[in-house]
Amino acid sequence: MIKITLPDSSVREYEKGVSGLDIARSISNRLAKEVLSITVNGEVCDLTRSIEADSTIKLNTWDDAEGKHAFWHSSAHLMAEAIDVLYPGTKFAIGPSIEMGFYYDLDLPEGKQITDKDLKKIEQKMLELARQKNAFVRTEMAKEEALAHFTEKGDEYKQELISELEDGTITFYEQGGFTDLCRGPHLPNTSYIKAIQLNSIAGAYWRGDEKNKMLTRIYGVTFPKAKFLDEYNKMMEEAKKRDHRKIGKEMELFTFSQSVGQGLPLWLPKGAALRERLENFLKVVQKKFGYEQIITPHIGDVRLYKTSGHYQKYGADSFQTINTPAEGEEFMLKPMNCPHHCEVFKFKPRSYKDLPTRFAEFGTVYRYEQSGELHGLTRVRGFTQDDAHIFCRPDQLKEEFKKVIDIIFIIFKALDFKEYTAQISLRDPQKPEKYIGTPENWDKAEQAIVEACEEKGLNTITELGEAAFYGPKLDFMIKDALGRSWQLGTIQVDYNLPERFELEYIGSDDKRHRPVMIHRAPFGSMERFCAVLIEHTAGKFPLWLTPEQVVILPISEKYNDYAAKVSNYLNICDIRSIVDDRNEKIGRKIRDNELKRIPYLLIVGEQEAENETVSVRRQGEGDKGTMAMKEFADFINDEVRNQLSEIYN
RNA sequence: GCCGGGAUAGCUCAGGGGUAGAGCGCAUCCUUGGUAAGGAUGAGGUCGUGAGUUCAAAUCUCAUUCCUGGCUCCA
Repeated sequence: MIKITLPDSSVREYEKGVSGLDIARSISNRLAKEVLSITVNGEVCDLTRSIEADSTIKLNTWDDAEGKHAFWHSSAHLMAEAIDVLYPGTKFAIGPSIEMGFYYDLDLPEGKQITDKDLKKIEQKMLELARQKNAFVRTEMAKEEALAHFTEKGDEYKQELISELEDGTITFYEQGGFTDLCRGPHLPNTSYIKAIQLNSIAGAYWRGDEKNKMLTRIYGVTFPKAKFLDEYNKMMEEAKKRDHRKIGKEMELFTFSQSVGQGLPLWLPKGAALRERLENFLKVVQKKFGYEQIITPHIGDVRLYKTSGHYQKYGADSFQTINTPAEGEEFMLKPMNCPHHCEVFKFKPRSYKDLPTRFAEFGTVYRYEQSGELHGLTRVRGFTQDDAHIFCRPDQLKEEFKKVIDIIFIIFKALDFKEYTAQISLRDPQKPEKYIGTPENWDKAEQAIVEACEEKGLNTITELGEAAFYGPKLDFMIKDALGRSWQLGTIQVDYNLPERFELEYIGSDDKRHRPVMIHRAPFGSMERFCAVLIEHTAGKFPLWLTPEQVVILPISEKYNDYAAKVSNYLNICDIRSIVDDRNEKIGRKIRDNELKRIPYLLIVGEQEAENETVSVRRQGEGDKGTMAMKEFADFINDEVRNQLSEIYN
């Protein structure tokens, strides 16, 4: 007998050689049905693998990432089997599970092609094969033997993969008539897979290298219950509805023009006003934290970027330089604000008493992003960073870091981002050659970040080797209303630029010292942030931010004058209102304006006009009763004040 | 940049070798209304751009611009 320890620390005894499936059965029938894989002493395995010694286990179901992983990985094999049947001669490269589903990269036989229209056919074949309840059988083979097998098959992809594996035994999985090189684990058999949807086809380079052959990648997702597929599709639909490109158009926030150029957003009046409110909000917050606004030009002498190192490192990813043939000058459209800010710092000698010095600018930068990479507002060629650079003494680093974290939290609160993670990116201790600056400085900076996060009680993950070459950083990822993650703000420590620009301050010892720089952008870029905000809120922005806060709906044209009077009054009270004076019935006006995402609808007719009142409707909530004009104005302003409590306190 | 898909009215989209369609929106008129779609009429498009094939191209071919799903990249 062997002892099996379960996650709740309870210990059960089983025969030697017991399988995960056996254990699940001994606990409950339901668990036996739902379990997908087993983690044995930290290693995820097949449910059918026998356990030979005392172990600590965890049974993974659909609710565990490990369970989904086995499910989708097996689905990838199932898809490969279907394609192998439908398109004989296809070579299979890699087919992993991903965050939401799986894909397989294929090299189709000469002259064959799979298009969107073929996906249904493959799905059908997969369902047919799934119903056959074929077991996923694990076999082992010596490396030589495995290599010979794929050499015979003429599959150069698997050959390459195997030849890179360590010598020894190689594992294979076979289901139906399909065998694949695979570490596993897999489901016991194909019948677990009940619902299948292949989503898209894309090109993908073999091993992600653009020098290699382009393979055909098919993305799909599968589920153990048809209901889950429905839920998945509802979720995708909702995401589509919230797409910032669609809402941006509907709400007239921004647009693009072929004539202006790709990746160059045009902010329409409502979008520009919204963005301006965001900027002003941050300006007020930053002012409280001791920042000073500066303004610098959109171009800079190329020598500036040679000094900063951006030219050498990112010259190819920047727009071509602007030349003045008559005078032989050479300028770059600025890809970063920091070099300009360093020059602002150098304007005059700085004393240790002046530090930290914090320069902020909504600086528009231009980067030559690859054309295929552009996407709505999230990836553009011209964008505005809510940039600031803090020049401080090394001993001030931690305090400054904490203050930036405070600013970021004020923003999260005002914009209702409730879930976040912060990633601390440190250097890779194995590769000191990748980084500039002394190990002592790195130690200090990393320690400052780690401690700042601890003292602020941040929810962090730490990644080694993810630091920039010039310093460690802290990135914030928020989760939106649909549970999707977006990377937003960043705080980065930099020893490089102060060095390159020879920045100095006079210390209390009357000697010259080098300051440390912190780059930080809580929003990241205004464009990207607005996109995230649109998708997070589905265009229903917080009251303080939304383009139109109130719409006034006269019952009939007789009350248009009164509606205009209310609107004027509200506008004087700093409330953004419009009037819907179309010749339509009130029901129609309510419906149309509810759909326009305006937070408050005011209905005015005979009674309201007589008493100088308004009948209030909150978007999505319905009738809220009647209020006097002034009462309503105060009510709205209170709500805004409440949402922005941080900057009013 | 690379591999797919696409571009038709302000928006969403159908159509398709014989000179353009729907719904919504917009305008005008009727209606003057009380909390999620009242009715009628009408205006709107050299079918992304350029070239080619053809008696004839919005439709087929090629090029090009832009959008888009991915890959690669992201200071």
